[in-house]
Amino acid sequence: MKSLSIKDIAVKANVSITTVSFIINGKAKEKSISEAVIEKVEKIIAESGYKPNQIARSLRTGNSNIIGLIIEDISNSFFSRIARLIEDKAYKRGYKIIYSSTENSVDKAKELINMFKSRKVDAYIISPIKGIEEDVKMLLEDGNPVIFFDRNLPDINTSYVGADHLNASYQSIQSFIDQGKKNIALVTTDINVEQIVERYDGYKKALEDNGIKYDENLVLKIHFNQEESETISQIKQLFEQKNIDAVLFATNYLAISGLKVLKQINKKIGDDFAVIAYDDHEAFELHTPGISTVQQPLEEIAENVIKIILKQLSSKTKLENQQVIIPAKLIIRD
Amino acid sequence: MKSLSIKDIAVKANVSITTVSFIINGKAKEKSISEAVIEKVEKIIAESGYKPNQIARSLRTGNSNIIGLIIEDISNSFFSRIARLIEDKAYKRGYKIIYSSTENSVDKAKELINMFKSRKVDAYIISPIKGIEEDVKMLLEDGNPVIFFDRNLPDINTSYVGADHLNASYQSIQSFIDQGKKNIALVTTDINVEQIVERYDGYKKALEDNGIKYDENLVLKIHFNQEESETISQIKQLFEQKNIDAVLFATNYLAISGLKVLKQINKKIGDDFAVIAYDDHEAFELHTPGISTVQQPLEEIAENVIKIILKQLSSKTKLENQQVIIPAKLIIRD
DNA sequence: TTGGATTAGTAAAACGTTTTACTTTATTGC
DNA sequence: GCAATAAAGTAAAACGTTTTACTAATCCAA
Repeated sequence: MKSLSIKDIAVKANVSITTVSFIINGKAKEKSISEAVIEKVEKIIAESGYKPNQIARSLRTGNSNIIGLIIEDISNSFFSRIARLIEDKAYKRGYKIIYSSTENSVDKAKELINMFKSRKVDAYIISPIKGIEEDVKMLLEDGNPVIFFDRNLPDINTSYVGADHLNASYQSIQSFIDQGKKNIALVTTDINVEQIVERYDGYKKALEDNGIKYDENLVLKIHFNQEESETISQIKQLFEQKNIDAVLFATNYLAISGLKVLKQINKKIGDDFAVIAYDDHEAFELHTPGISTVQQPLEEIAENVIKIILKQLSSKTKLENQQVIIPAKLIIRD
Repeated sequence: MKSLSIKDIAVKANVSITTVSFIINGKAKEKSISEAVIEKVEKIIAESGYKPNQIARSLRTGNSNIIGLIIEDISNSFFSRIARLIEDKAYKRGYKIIYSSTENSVDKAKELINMFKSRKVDAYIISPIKGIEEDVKMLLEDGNPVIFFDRNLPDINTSYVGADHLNASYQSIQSFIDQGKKNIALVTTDINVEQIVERYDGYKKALEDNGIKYDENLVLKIHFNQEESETISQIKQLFEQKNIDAVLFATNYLAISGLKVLKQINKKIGDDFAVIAYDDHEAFELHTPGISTVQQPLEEIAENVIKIILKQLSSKTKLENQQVIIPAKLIIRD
């Protein structure tokens, strides 16, 4: 069964295609179509269940009403929760989301940008990685709305929404020091993105400001794409071989691995060993004792992202770029 | 800067649009285009960075190379992990995923189906809810490939992939009974989908087969869309007011709420109180003691879904519907 | 040398919309 | 009673592809 076209409706109503189009698009009044005709056509549309072909519409208008979302990995709860919030808000304004995960591969990210481009998405929401600068620049030159979130690329001049990672990390370390900790480790990843680097910088700066010597042996950089078993054995080594009384995990999945290690080697979190995880996770609240975390303001990030992008979409002219840095919150649990 | 069209390439190469099209689509040989022309055109395409407009392509061919994914909630880890796996496998075959969350609303689900329809997605992967039977039937009548996963709708005759919920639930209860438990509670939701109903049926049947009387006071049905605080207080009531020595949670997020209650009221899981959660979660492995769970075979579900749908997409004729029921695995932890 | 087959390529229709520029009829102001 | 204006509507081009049906030239066999 072929689906109906505007032509079928026009024939049924015995009017022109143009007239039907005007009515569908709410321009009937302004184009002076009579009330009688409007009613007749609307009735036929309702009865027949006709829905305009969005593809044809997109081809003609150049808009797709689709927003492309490029993230690292939809199965990571940080991204899936952001995605959900963004989807929600976009949906209410008539926009759909098409997403893809880059898995931190530059090639895949570039490919995705190209694919979105050829699909003529109306806007790009990207959690970027280094290496796609040129591609993003081209998007911007072509006049596409692009917004970064979570991570930023310093060379690119576009809007950005993210948490204040440096400060959050600094405060975490400061809270360790306030508890009298001296040997503070950092478990982070080796991916070279601003948001991760900032967490590292915050760590370093807090130590410095408190007159504690930075010791690179206490910083463990985990390779991004490796198996969890490998990660676990590396963390185990750190915990067993160094004299550590506190550790900051730069991502929640690293913290999860770390907690598994603690369980394995039967080391308890308590007065002589403190833990903070960056990015909250349900497991942390439930854990005994509760794991302190840096909570990223998901809702606010999503809200700002979509607000900025929708504003840009509804504006004829290019708006000023916005940089929104939202404070993260240190939640102390025990 | 306007993006390039096939026409621009044709002009530059001094050949017809048709010729360029044939070359792009790998039909050059079969349409007897000379090697020299092929090379010339390919060079120009590569140099100019031309990418065919997928929208125009879709309009003409009727295919979008997009698969629509309709789920309950992308931020739920079960769905986001499935989504990731599906995305991955689809991507390798040149298909993109466009997803939306229904939030368990029939209206939203219907709307989504319509939206996907008007976007001419090539196939539908749906975790369905009751109430959309008619809409799905129409899709099927129009010849669209549709596959259900996780949940099934008994009235609809289409392919389905899911776990064996009844059996998994039965076995969980059986394992409680084998441990000598007598007062076994079930915390489930009130959404009326097959997958949830089956878990309930398995609970009931296991009790019956073991000669234990079913007591409806031990079954708590949580309203789907309510606040977590409300859920927690209901579970608390159940735990405090009934004499219970084991509980099966029908979803992982209910189990999380339940564990929070246990922490609050300081009730320990151990010899006199056992817990099993349906659907695994990272928090469960980390928990002390570890929480036993029913693990759904995510990978296998995703693999079967995409295999069936891709097979259907590459076939000219309508293939036989397939029902794939995959056993779930009871993981006992302590 | 003729005429069927092959080679190399192209013109134009079609996909389903939106939108511009136009026509026809009715109404108004003077 | 006539020009100007408004009301009601439409024809056709355009968006960027794919694909069908076609042409023109060359080749080969009998």
